[in-house]
Amino acid sequence: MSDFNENVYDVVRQIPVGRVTSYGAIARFLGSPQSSRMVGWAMNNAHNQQPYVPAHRVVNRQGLLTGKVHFGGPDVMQQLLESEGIKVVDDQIVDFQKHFWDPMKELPFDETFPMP
DNA sequence: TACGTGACCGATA
DNA sequence: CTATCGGCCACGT
Repeated sequence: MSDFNENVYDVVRQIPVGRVTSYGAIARFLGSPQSSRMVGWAMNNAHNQQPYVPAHRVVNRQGLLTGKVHFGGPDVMQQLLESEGIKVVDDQIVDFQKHFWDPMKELPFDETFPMP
């Protein structure tokens, strides 16, 4: 697995329960602001990863559950989020801004995530 | 080997 | 305001 993917998974694992972030935010944090699609691709394999990667806490920048179909069922992702206290209406996270977790601000650069 | 595709994003027209 | 377009890069034909 490439370093980029490893870092993506590591960041996603740091997302606190009940918070969410976006593909773009993760891409920016990893130093490739325009590689958000790679983050999405990484999520494609996320379910094979060990330890567990809470991919349901990653949505697009509008708070839209675009990747819900990859969770094995159309409602799985939404249920996971709601079980953590996040409300979802019409595949859209309610008060997205309020639950948003920005790794750029919350996660310090350290030996795990070297600053580029 | 080459080309199309994708759980995206930001800048234009 | 909506619509479209390029960029990013790993993977499967």
